[in-house]
Amino acid sequence: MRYWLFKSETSTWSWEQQVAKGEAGEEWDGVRNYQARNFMREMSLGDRGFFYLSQKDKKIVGIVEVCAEAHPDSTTDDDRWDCVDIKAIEPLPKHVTLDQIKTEPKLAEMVLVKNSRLSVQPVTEAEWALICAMGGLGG
DNA sequence: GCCAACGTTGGC
DNA sequence: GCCAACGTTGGC
Repeated sequence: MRYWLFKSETSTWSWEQQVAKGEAGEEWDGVRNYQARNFMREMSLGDRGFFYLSQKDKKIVGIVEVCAEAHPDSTTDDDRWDCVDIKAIEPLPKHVTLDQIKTEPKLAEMVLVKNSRLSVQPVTEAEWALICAMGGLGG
């Protein structure tokens, strides 16, 4: 299984909206960036991801799972753009802020730190485990 | 609200 | 195929 990070803004698509979609999940549409699209094409059913809020919040608030692999983005006729579907799994008991991530030396190489503008990013297994622990999940 | 960083576009 | 101009993103 691989790990990812999905970036959103509360004003565009909130964690609450994602949770409201339940098991069915929702298309992660609107991505118009080749790098981000390519990562989505690499995703497999069951891959997990962080749900990160940019701009005002700047923190990871929950865990999502890929529930449909890459398919054409229904919000455009342009066949260059694909997207996956994701569903909410659980919220992080403690939100992990960008500030915390930047303060943790072990996370200095995260794409979130290195290339903050990329809206869909890969996360390493080590980064995943550490952030889950920081967020009060698992053991 | 500003601006730096980055990606995309289009003229040559 | 290069590169300047432009638009967008997102942290501050």
